[in-house]
Amino acid sequence: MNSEGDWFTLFTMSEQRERILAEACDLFLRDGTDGFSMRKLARAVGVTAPALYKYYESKERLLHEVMAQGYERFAQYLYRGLMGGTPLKRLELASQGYLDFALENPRLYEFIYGAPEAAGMTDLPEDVEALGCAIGQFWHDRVRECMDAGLLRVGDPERVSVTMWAHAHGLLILFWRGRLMEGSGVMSEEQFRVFFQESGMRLLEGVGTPAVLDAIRIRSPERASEAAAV
Amino acid sequence: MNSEGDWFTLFTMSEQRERILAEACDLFLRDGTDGFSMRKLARAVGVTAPALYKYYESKERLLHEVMAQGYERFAQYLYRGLMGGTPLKRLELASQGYLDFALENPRLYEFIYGAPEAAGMTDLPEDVEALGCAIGQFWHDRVRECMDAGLLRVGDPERVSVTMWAHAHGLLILFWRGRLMEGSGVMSEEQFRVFFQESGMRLLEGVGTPAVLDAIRIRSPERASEAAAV
DNA sequence: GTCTATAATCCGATAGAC
DNA sequence: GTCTATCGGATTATAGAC
Repeated sequence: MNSEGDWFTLFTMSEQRERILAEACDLFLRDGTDGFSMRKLARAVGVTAPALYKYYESKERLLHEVMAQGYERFAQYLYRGLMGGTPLKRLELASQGYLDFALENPRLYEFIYGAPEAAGMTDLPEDVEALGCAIGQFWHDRVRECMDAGLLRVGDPERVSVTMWAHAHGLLILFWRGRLMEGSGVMSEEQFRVFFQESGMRLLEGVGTPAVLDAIRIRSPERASEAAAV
Repeated sequence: MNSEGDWFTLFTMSEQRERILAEACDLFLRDGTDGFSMRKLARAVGVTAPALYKYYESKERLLHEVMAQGYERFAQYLYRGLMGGTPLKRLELASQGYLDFALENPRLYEFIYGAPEAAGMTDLPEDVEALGCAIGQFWHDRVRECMDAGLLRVGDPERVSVTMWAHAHGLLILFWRGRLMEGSGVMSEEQFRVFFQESGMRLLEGVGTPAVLDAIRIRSPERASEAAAV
């Protein structure tokens, strides 16, 4: 119970915790949700499974920390974008960071944004959810400043950023599921990067013509008046 | 070995196969990928697990047929759209069918468009993949005829339809993962339907302003010349 | 055709010896 | 702190009796 003993214990304790967590993250980066088990992790760390429970009381608690690490890694990619000198540059760099993180850490990305149940978790603790909210806020900020700069159409930044997020997220998932074709076969990663950019441009400029917007607005007068107000 | 005996055998054989398949589809509609096991299916059918293997040589083969059924059901929703009298009406009705199918059969939708490995399948046989291609072709047709009618910007119909698909797919996945908020909490299904429509409008008219398109095109001359050609 | 019984693996988690 | 041993559960799949 002397302080020196406690310190030493705490030190080695956290040292092992860190090793286990680092190994768990590696395991996720390699094999993803399906390939993860406490037994495999124990093998990777070099101990037996029961030993892990000395450091993490359950698999779920451990996964929460892995997810927190994943968010931190994700944020590092995104925050590079803040070095851009203009709102547009910041948005572009952040988008680049988003794509880079996803393509370089696909299993981790899918873990973070996949269904918690798929990894055997019931739900997320609020401190982990807060990390997700922070990233959402980051995007709202990027979108809002582009609206203020006259680069994006005026609207609710939160709703507009969800539109952009859904587009990017959907492309990534379809790509990983092998649903995107080019020429005779499945798209390569290089082709996907080009397509991602191209598709993003379509979202910016719109896929419709003025004719279709008129045709739709005629049927929904409230939208027409909104347009007139702008 | 007489023909009558064989007929009878074949008849009851396929009858049981159909019962098993129907029950498997129901099980998927209710519980989805995670809740599916041969034991549960056997219980639902009213037999024991080993009996199933008389009709389907493996779980994977059975899942292939469930997926084929899912595609067929999906197609029924989509093809309603063909009753529309104009290209725009057909596109709108098909989109409505897409959303209806997804929201009414979420587990089935996620099974069809999820990772095959998530359900314990290695990959898809070509006859099942062909069903997916047919649906892709249906969308290309809808997009192409809208381009011809001057309702959508001219472009490669396949690539444009992927942009639209990714947007819709991404929204659905984020909604099901509980990532879409409105007000204080998670979006309700009704709120999501409104948002889906609203977000689709944004994709039609574009989220960017002319200013941002100019800013980007100045840096990529080949795009500027494309625009000039139109 | 259907059953019981069983094989061979995996999993998460715990108890208790050292 | 780590181990062995084990519990209790899941899974796919097969063998052989009826």
